[in-house]
Amino acid sequence: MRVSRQEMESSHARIVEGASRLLRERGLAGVSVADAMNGAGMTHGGFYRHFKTKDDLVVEALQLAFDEFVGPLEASQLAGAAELAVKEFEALYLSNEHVANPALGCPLPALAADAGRGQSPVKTAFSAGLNRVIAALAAAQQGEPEQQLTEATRKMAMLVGAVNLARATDEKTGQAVLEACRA
Amino acid sequence: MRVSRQEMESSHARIVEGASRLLRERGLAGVSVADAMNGAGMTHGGFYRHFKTKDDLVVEALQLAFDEFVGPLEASQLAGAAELAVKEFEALYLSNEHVANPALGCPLPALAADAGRGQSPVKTAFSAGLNRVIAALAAAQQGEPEQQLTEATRKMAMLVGAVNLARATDEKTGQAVLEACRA
DNA sequence: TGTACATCAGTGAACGCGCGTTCACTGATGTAC
DNA sequence: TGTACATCAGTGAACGCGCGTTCACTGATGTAC
Repeated sequence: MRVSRQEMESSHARIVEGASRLLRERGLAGVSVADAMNGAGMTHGGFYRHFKTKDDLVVEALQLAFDEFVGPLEASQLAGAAELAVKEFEALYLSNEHVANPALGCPLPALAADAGRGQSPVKTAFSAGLNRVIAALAAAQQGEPEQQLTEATRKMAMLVGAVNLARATDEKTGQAVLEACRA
Repeated sequence: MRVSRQEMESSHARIVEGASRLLRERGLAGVSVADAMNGAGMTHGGFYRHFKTKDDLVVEALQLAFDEFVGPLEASQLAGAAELAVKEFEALYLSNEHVANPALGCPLPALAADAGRGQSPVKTAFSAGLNRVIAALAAAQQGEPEQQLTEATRKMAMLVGAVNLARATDEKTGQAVLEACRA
């Protein structure tokens, strides 16, 4: 039966929130429309009252994941603690917890390969997220603005690669990768 | 009808070779058993004369991909041109051609996310490949053996992250990532 | 070396299953008077 | 404010499709004599 506008908005939010975690955990092909709806306590049939296609959900979920993951870093910087915030961000990024829990982690290592093979709207959302992270990191780098961006980009590439490799390898290799990059 | 032992070996090689390219291009979920067999000019039914499961093919294809991609680097080093070989490897790695053609490129950025979500044999093959690349890169680094490995690992993480991000983003962002990491 | 026969690589139909998407239906919500 | 009715969020069955895997079958290959 029909639910109130309020309830519908909360359903929508629950679907996107759940999907953003499931997608980071299992990848794009590992999450079905039914999975996403079940994650919000509903059945698959109502999906198309909320999204035109599965890809539309992916884009919204990706945007939410970036908001949740990059938001705190941006907030700390606005509060004036840029350098400390970046240090903490790096430590968290290369932590064993982050590697073991992709569902609540950075969307970049979790979904970059899928985004690379995906449709243009997915790539666009992904690009926007990456640029947010880089801009946030750049604020705490030394030198000219351009040099700051270059350094932040290199750092982010290393962090993403490190987590990607640590997740894909056995315990020993993964730990070695993380330790090397913590330097 | 039955084919000769020789022909069967060549069929097997063709399946693995084709799969190693298809997998890097489309990811694990993007390549079906039928795709892999068609890539070798056969039909899907004969697949199980060659492999126990789809995962078995993935492991063999991954090993071949590492052989093809890392082999030349190792060979150059045995020939005594370690530092030049590593410089060329890095330039190739961050080239637009490598980003645009995953099918013949490094398995690390193409399949790390899939490996991270995959079964243990896939992770084992992936770990072995990563350790080969790192060992090859380390030979051209400065300092103590341990320091060489650390530096090679950090470098590899950055390269993998850069290609992963460049493929997942729009043209402008992707080029910026590659340029920043070419420094 | 030649013959008789067992083996088995490859084919194509079939299996059960889950996918993204559509649809008729239900009944509470939102709205027009 | 109260009533009549149109809307539409959510359900669950159904759609065609492709998946990984199995199987009966074919006929050239490999082998035993």
